[in-house]
Amino acid sequence: MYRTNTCGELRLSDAGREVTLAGWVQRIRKMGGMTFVDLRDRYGITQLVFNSDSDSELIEASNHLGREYVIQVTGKVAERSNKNPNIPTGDIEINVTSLNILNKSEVPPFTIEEDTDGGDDLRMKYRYLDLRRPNIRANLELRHRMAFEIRRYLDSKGFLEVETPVLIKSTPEGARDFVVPSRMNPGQFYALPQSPQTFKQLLMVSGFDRYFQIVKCFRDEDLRADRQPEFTQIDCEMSFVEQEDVLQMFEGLVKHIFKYVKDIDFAEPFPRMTWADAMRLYGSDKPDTRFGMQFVELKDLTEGSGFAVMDDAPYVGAIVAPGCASYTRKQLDKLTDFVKRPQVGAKGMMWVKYEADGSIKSSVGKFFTDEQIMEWLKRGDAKPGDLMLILAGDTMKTRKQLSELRLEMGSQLGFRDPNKFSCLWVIDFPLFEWDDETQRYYAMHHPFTSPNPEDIDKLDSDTGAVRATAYDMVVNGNELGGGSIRIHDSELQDKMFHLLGLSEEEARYKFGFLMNAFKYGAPPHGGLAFGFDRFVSILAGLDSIRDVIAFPKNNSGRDMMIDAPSEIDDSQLDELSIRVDLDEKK
RNA sequence: GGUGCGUUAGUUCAGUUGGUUAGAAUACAUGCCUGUCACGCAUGGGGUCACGGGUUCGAGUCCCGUACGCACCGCCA
Repeated sequence: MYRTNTCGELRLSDAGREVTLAGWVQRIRKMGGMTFVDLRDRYGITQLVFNSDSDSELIEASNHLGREYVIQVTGKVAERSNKNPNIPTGDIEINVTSLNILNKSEVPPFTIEEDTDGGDDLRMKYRYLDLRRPNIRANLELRHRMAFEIRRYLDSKGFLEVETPVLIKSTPEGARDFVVPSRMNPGQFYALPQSPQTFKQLLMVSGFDRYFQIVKCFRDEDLRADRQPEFTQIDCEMSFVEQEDVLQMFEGLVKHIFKYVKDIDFAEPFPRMTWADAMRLYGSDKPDTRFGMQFVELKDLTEGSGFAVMDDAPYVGAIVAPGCASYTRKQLDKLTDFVKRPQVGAKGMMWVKYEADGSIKSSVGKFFTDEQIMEWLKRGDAKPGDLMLILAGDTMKTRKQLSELRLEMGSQLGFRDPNKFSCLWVIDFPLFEWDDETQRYYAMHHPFTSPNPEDIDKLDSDTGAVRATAYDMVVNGNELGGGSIRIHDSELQDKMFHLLGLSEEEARYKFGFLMNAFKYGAPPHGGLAFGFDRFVSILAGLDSIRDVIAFPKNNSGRDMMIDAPSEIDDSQLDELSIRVDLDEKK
């Protein structure tokens, strides 16, 4: 038997017991005649003591231990004379009577501690060492806990977990596909699923009624801190449901997770906001509702001043930053620089200080009287001591810029506490999105999303205004997941494909199997999918999803540890009937 | 495809106006130390300043390019 106990479980009540522990050497403290060793495993750290009372062979062996050696020790649990209140096992230590070095270790390239000195790329290259760090391990434990509770909740609601294939058909709508060549079908390729969307709808046709899957999905697009080429979704679908049923069911799931994983109760139902309101009030379809600072529209109050920046703009919007009237010129200039960064793209920023004594200072005093500006402040419900920041320009662009500014101010003012959670349903998304470049409509969600029944007569006449029966779950400004009620009528589905500019042949080539299935009695159905990695990272209070994934990829989609992707043998290429010509591309 | 920042000891970083032998902390090694828990003290080893080119009497430092990393924009139905 390698061990009788773990390094995290022994307490004062175990004093006097003889135990055997195994683990990694975290730290060695030599005190002359005696040596302390912190022994670490997944469960914690236990202090070992090598005393000069012991035989010389043991002392000699303990003198040659190194960091990350794997050792096995036997000894008696003893109460410490100096207790360490910082660790759960801090009341006891092991007086070692025998030491067995199970394996030596080279000196690791970075420290295996909560706050490591290793940079990101180094940690990724030695991810197996990085995963020994307690905080990364805690993230994966959290991930497991969440997956477990998701299955527990959905099982209790009668959902079945069904696996869908990973080698499927390329559907060049939406993101780029990862493709896999087929040896047995030369010149042909599988695609890896961007989501199991069509399969879960087919399962509804098959009568499975309530389906879910915690499943890997793949998208060959550029990466971000919160985007990986392979990622995990909680994919769900239900039959005989309306939007309200789906929202209730999965609001229940989110609340279940918060309750059983984070011990957070949401007494109230999650608020719901239409997409149009979200854009109007926050300039974003995923507003961070941990704080207010909703947009104030000022266009009608700024008309006719002769100030071209405002007069020529179709939109003038503002936010009120509480208590920021004391901002210095330097701070305001910094904010102006922030909105003028190419990533934000505003031309400039106007400001109004509502001083604590009730007076007004602004960057637009030349064009407006204090009385006029006071009207703006009133509309924004500003109090003395507040600061109003104003942007003007094209409506959608300016809203987006103002949204960035709002988030920046929220961060500066400490309103974006990672330990606070604010959930929101955004509903009534538009069904279509116009693309200027290709001069056609695209499905905002996906082409199987059903139109809002109230808008169905507008499909031809006012296509852009048609609302979808689609919904997103937003947590702290992150899109946690989204879904829709699907089209189950093959005629309406045909019409959708037509509106999306797909010819009948194209539609049949890409989605013929689904259209066929719908001819054989498709039930009304709908569902959604949550981004699991993102869900875990939000609960862990992290901005990046990399540290909730055991073996993530870097910015350019590489696995730094196994060094993938890599070239393959010519013989493999031959078998696949593939020729690689890198020069041709240059 | 684009923008910004970065690349100096095993690691995290500093390095002034271009000027002698490139530093600190930590890690590592050795020695001392019987109650440490970020132990302490002393000594020591450790550098292709990412790579290529240019400017200059002289480049870690300035310029151009390349590679790599990170963040973001585009993209992500």
